[in-house]
Amino acid sequence: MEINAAIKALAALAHETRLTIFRVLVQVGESGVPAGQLAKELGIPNATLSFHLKELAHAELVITRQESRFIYYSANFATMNALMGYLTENCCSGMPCGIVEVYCDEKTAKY
Amino acid sequence: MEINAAIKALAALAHETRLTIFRVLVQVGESGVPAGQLAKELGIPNATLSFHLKELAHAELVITRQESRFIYYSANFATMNALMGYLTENCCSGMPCGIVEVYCDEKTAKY
DNA sequence: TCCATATTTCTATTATCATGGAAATGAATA
DNA sequence: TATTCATTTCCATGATAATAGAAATATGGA
Repeated sequence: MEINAAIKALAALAHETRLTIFRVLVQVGESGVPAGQLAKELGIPNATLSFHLKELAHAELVITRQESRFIYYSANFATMNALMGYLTENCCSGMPCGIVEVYCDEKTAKY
Repeated sequence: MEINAAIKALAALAHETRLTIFRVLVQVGESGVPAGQLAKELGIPNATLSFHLKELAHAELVITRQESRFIYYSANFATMNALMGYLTENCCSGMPCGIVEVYCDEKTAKY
């Protein structure tokens, strides 16, 4: 990951509505949730939700999947893992300090 | 960690200068770096650096230590670890998905 | 105390982001 | 093809953040 992608991801998450959306999607996992259901559950106007989903998508933090008339949004674990790796990169000059990397889906998991 | 602390931390990191500062401090580890040296190395005015360090401090992402006339800044690994834990909390509804937590200092490390 | 140096606060200017109603787009069904 | 419903784009308004020069503050040595 390079710095501009990291900044985009961090900025996307640094907002109450978007962070809430993202955490819901992290907890839901692969299946995802349609946009309208998110708007209803979070009690925000469609236009506002759409704006925030676009921000998250632009940061590659969410993945979309169309199914009939619904667009399902789900968390992009690859980006989240890359972001965490970026933040902890070369921690303590490589000295042993207990760091382990984070992986949140089975495909990229090492542990 | 609660959502407002997470937002503060994410917003603090979502900026090129601050992210660069933070990553330098992560890599340096416990000893830290004095403010002036950071300003010189990153080629930014003292006032600008001070502004950004304050933002990071406000988000509890850095710790300060005074030594003679110098103020040493170092990364606050506890906050970073809490933030990563917050982002991955209840990942995939608790189903096994390879997630492990991140710890970046010896005191809080489990591994 | 007086000076040199390290760092922070003050300040104004400029730029970027968030909100939500209304209109537009896109997809499935009759 | 008309209709319905899900979602997105448009737009104007209001709010917040970034920058860096200059002045202020704080620390230790002469």
